[in-house]
Amino acid sequence: MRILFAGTPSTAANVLDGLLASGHEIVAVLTREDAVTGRKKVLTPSPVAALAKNKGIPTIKANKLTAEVIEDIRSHKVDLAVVVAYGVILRQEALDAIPAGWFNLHFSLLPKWRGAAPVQAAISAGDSETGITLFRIDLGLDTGPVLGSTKTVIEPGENAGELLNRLSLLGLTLLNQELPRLYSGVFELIPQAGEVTLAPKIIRSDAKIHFVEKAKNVELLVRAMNPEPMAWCLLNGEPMRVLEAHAVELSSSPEPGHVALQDDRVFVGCGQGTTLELVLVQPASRTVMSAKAWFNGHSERVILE
RNA sequence: CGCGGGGUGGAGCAGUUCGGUAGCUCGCCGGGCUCAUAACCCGGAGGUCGUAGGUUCAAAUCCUGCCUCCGCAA
Repeated sequence: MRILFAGTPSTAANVLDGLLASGHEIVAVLTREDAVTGRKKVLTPSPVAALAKNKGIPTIKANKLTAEVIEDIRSHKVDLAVVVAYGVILRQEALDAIPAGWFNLHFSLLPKWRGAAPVQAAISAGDSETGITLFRIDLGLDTGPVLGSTKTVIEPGENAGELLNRLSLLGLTLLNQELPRLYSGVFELIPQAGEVTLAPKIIRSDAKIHFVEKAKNVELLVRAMNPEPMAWCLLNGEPMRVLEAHAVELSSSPEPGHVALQDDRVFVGCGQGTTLELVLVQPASRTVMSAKAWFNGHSERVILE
């Protein structure tokens, strides 16, 4: 079948790369328009666009599925669309443009964590397991009937980037397993069932650490926000990123936000007498460094907020 | 021309406002103490202070250009 692949970030590009390697007939790619990135505001193609160009696949760049864009899609005479983190809502006209429909690979076990940031939400909530779901897109937000899914355990200490990477590999396996069924026309779609939760897009303020929270919750936040947008706190009024940290059991905890060195390890007090060990941090204007190295430069009292 | 911060021995920082040849924490090497140690004590090596030029008797410090890293905002 002639397939349209729709996606934008590097995770989607990895899946696209895997599908190509498996020999699926990707005849066109749909991705978001080039966007400015970084401090220098350079207009940059999405990772998916870059890969498509590299592979010589016709690419449609659109942030909105206008009649014109839909016409463009139709012109490629695709039978089926595979969507991985495209980042654009599909209107009915768009859905109608593809005979076999649009199938989205979503990074949670639907109907849990519908929305933009399912991986971050799962870790942040302290879930012990999550997974991926391949479903047919309808007009709702991640509400369509399910073709297949794969469950996986969230490893202790695993962060969002690591989990997303694992899920994308599982997603590739799932696609390779389910796509042939779509090709053959012999498949079953099962309506989503279970508790519905939402995983809205994450904004920077969501990633702010509050040391009055219990250490375990701070750890979950740190893991959920790595690598994007990265958890942060304030040091002397300047933002400092916390890349890695673990809740630990300590007989006596520093006051919330106060930092202490003990046995060559750096601890910060959290709520209700709990303690968080800082492992990797990045102060403003500095590169990533171990918490120990960071602390060496601040022999005086250090307070985070 | 979006706003802003930084580049100082191997690592992390101070010193720059009020120019006068470099300091702290850690690491490393050697020695000591100890049953022993990641602990403690003593000693040591290691720096063109990002780079090019300017001002000056004298520049890490003041001025200008350049390279480079990063935070915020998009």
